[in-house]
Order: sequence, then structure tokens, then C-alpha cells
Amino acid sequence: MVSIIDVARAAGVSNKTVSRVVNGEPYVTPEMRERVERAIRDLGYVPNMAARMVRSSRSRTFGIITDYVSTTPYSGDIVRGIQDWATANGKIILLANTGGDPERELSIWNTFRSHQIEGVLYVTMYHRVVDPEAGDVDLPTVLINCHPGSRVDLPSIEPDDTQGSLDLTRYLLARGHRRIGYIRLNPILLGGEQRYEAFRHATTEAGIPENDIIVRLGMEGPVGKETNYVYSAARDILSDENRPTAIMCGNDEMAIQVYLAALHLGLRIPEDVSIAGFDDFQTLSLALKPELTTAALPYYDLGFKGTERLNQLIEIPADRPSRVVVPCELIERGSVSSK
Amino acid sequence: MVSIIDVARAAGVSNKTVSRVVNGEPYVTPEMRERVERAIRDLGYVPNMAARMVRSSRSRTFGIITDYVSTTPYSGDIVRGIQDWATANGKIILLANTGGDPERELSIWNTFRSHQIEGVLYVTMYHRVVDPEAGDVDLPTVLINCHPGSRVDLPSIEPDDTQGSLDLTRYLLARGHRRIGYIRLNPILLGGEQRYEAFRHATTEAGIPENDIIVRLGMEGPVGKETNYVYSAARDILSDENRPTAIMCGNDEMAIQVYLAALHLGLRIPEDVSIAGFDDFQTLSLALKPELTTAALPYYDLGFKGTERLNQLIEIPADRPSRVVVPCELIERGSVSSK
DNA sequence: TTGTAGGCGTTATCAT
DNA sequence: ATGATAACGCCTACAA
Repeated sequence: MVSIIDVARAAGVSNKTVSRVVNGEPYVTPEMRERVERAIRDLGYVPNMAARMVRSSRSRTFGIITDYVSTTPYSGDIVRGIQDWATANGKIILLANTGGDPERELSIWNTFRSHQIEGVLYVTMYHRVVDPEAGDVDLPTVLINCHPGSRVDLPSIEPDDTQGSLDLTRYLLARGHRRIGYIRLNPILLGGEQRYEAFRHATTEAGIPENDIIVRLGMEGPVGKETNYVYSAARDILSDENRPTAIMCGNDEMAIQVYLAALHLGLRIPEDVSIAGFDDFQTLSLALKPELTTAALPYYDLGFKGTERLNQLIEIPADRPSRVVVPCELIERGSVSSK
Repeated sequence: MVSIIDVARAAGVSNKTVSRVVNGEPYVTPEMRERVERAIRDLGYVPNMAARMVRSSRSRTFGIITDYVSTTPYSGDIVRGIQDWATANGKIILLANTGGDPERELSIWNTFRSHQIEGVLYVTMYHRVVDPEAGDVDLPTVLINCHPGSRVDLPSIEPDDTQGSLDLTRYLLARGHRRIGYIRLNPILLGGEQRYEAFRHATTEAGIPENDIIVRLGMEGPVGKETNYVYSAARDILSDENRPTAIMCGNDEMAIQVYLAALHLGLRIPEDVSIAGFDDFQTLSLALKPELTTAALPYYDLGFKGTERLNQLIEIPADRPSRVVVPCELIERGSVSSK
């Protein structure tokens, strides 16, 4: 392995001068810099991060800790956002997942300490409440896509399910829908509750009578092994002679089943029923015909901005914990029509 | 930060004795070990990996390099498999993605060298041919979910699309289907071609006349911005009075569109048409009603076994490059019926 | 079985 | 503006 000393020797300067060049420090004459840079190229030198870390005790490394409960459908985009910020800012990312096992989670925090990690991104695949086992380790931490439980007080960055659902509901209302079905997400998901509440809020605000809101629970049970009633709930709602003109779904996955139920009953989308999803999981929302009108979860931004936020936290430790919320964009496609 | 010396002092032993205990080396009396272990617990000592690396020049770190072309729907499971093997075997994973940019790819290899990485996992999100820019750096490398192009000769681990498609086709054949539609995946995807070839092979072998095989191209164009003909192709095939009794799809995503087209035409699944997918992307395959019969891509295994293989390569460098193939399991659900 | 000395590649400190 | 030297935390080699 070629070291800083080899470079120094080749360039005929001291190791410290090489160090200065490598780290872009001032007080190096252009001529020196030139010489050193050539030696670096000639020898193919790359700095040894491990040694740098030992000496400076700055690792420039962040850890991601995820839950990965159930197969993880969407949120690879969160990790992509994290990656992109990290790469652009010279940080390294260490990835670990708990598989939902608290004991494993503890051992991960130790691994992180072992690697001198400067901060932790605690990422969940569904928007929900968590209690990280951070324990006694107090590394700067940002929660991404989840909300701190009572035991802890940590900064978080979360999608604004409320605003997204409000926008979507008002969009339906604006297009004349006055009798609307709603299929609810699993109640243990924070996002699901927020979406439903927002839906209720918007319809009440618009003066829609209670009777014209048809609500069904689409799924329940532990994440990853929930029982799913969506298809039959949709058939049920749509079979009624006084059926709603539109159905909103807890997420896009549910929307598929509503499509299938509607078509099965000979209903056309959107002429006979309008359908709206949530998430904009494009593998679904673009595969549906007509393509799905939905609200996009800002996963990439969550990752990107969350990492930025973690970095702030590290550089300005005084920064107070707080909750940041990222809007969900309304994606207008073909599955909702005017009445 | 608490170091090995602090522990040694607290336990009243030398630093080397602590080192021995930490690394589980022999020749330590139980009594000593006990004393050291208590000191470790009391002080909350964790070894400093960076220092360990500097001295021993073994990083126990693998790098993952991914392409992430287009939004990545499925293959988070590959990374999960890698993670699990790594965690179980005390390895650390560094994640980097090229975003398809060769220049960035080069800088990633440098980052990897900087971190003294012992091996590289080159992962793609779609099964395809690649030419890694490994350049002069010759780290042990395993290709996961992709196949080396002409320029390089690297070991790879790939899904057995051929076997999966063969199994699926024969399954349909065994259930009496004699006139079958096939909607092809983008021709630039290796897996798509293998699936299609295998389908042709199996039907020919079964003596199905050319006339009874109805093939359509479902999509084409660059990955991530392909044009999609699936829905209209499916309508087309199914509108024919002499329509096939079953349709096989390049993947599950296409299957959705075939479902929609069939239902739109008033056809029942599977009574009137059987439908088979490929991938077992469960967010889709389980959301469809009836649930989709398909072949499961072994993503998790690809990651897990690929990492194991990389480790072998590192420990026994003599090991020759080779191609390993992992079977796709046939997942029998409700979308295919007997004729 | 245990301890001592030295060195890995880097940055920090303090001279010059 | 540049350099000499120490120190980071650990492991290797060797000695006791």
C-alpha cells in the first residue's frame, strides 16, 4: 500500500506538505502543490481512511438503521436520497437492519460506536411511531419516516400525510364528488390514521353529510402479516345501488384491488367510479389503466433532507430536536373524473 | 473515548491481555478474562475498528456498488440478503451507487480503496449484461443479478430465468393449455430474453403449433423510460374470438395490465383466461385477485449467496471465476386454472 | 500465561 | 510556507 510518506519521498517534500495538499489546506505554493499532485497520480495514492480516523477521531460516517419489517416495497428511495446527500458531501454510509429484533438493534448500536459513527439515521419502511433502543449511546440521531414515541425526544422528518390527504380529498370534492367511499389502511400505521383523519376533516368542512361517507377498514393485524379485506370491501361498497361516485384508498396497493372489484362489476373507471390512491408507488400507479391519481410520498426528499438535517445536528449540537414535515405532491392522472 | 489502555488500567493488567480477551485468543486464565470482561462492561468499552484496521490492514469491509437505473422497484431484497450474511459473519458493508454515471463509478472505486475494502459486490436492479469500470483496481468482485460483458471475466450469481420460465410454461401445459399468449419484456433485459426463449422451447417441445402461440412485445426503450404497450396488447389478444386460454407475462407488473384488460372485456380470471406473471413481486402478486401464479426471483438468496461467494474468493484467491445460477421457485396461486 | 516495545498511516503541534 | 516529531488505538513480535 502506498502511503503519504512514499508520496512525500517521491515529491521531495515532507509528509505534512502532502497532507496539506490532500486536504486542500492553505499555505502551499502552487509549485509545491503541483509537484505533490503529480507524485500522487504517479504512485496512485489514495488516503487511508482508517488511519485518518484514528488520528483525527472524525469518521465522516453516518449509520443507517432500518427495521425492514416485512418485505420492503417502496422505500428504497429513502436510502437513495441518503446516499446522494452523503456522496455529494463526502460522507460514508454504513447500513444495518434490525429485522425487528431489539437485541440485534442493540448490537448494531455497538457496531456503530465501534466505527466511530458520527450520527444515525433511523429509517422505517412505514410511517409509524418508534422507540429506538438508543439506550445510553447518545449519538446525534434523526428519525426518517417515523415519529418518536413517548420515551424519547428525537428530531424527525416525516411525510405530510395530512396535507396530502387533504389535497386529494379537496381535489375530489372540487370535481363534484359528494358521496365518497374510503378504504382505510391498517390502523397501526401512523400515516394511515393521518390520511383518514384528513379525509374526514375535508369532507366535514365541505358540508358532506355523514351518510354520504362510506368507510371500510381495508386491513388490520401486525405489519407484514395483516389480513386484507380490501377486495371484498370494495365489492361491497360498489355493489350497493346507491354506490359512491368515488373511492379513496389508504394506498396504491389497495387501489389495485378496487380497480379489480370495479371492473369485475362491469363499472368503468373513471366514468362510473373515480378512484384515488396514495403513495404514488409507480410500479403500481403507472401500471394501472387508467393510470392512478394519487399523492406522492416524498421518500427521496425524506432521505436527502433528513441526512442534511443530521449533519446540521452534528455541526451545531445546540440545535433543538424538532419535527420536520415534507409535503406530498398531488399526482393527477386519469383515474378521477368530474361528476 | 475509552481505549484498550483504560481497560487495562482498570483491570490491572497489560493492554495486550485486554487485546487477547477482546479477540478471543487462547492463553488467558479464566480469572484474568473475568476481570477484563468486567472492566470492559464497566467502562463500556468498544474496540476502535479504525485503529484495528490501520494496524492489521484487514478491513473486514465489503463494498456494494449498484446502478439504480430508474426507480428500483424490487431488489431491496438483494441488499437485505447481503446485509444478513455480512452481519452474521462480522463484515461491514459500504454502499455506493453510480446512478449510471461511469465517472462516478470510477470515483467510487477510489473511495473503496480508501477504505481498504476487501471485496466488491456489483449489483444491478435488473438482470442484464454489464462491464464494470473496475479499471486497474483488481479487488475480488462478484456480480450479482448481472452477467459480465466481453471485456471482463468475473464470477457472477444470477437468477435462473430459463428454468423458472420453463417450469411455469410446463405448468400451464400440464393444465391443458394449448393456445397461449405471451407478452414479452423489454428486449434489452437479459432475463426477459431468457424467459421468452424458455417459453418457446417448452411449447415447441410439447408440440404446440406455431399458430397457437400469440406473442406481443410489451415494452421497449431504455430502462426507466420505456414505452409500454401491455394493456393494448392484452386487449388485442383477448378480443380475438379465437383467444388463447392463458397469457404469460414477462413480469408481474405486466400481469396487472392483463388483469385489467381481461376484466374490462368481461372475462373472468381464471375461468375464462389464466394469467401467469414472473418475479413474484408480492406487492403486486398478492394484491391481485385472484392472487397471481408466478415464478419467484430469488433476490434474497442472490444477495446472501453472492456475499458468501465473495468471501470465498477472498479467502481462496485461487478460486476460478464462474457463473452460479439460483433457481426461481414456481409460486402456485389462483390465477391459473385447468382447461 | 502475561507483558513490553514498536509501528501501521495519518493529522496536530510546534518550530523554523 | 514548510518541516520534524509526537500521538491516535490497536496489533505484532518478541521477551519474560
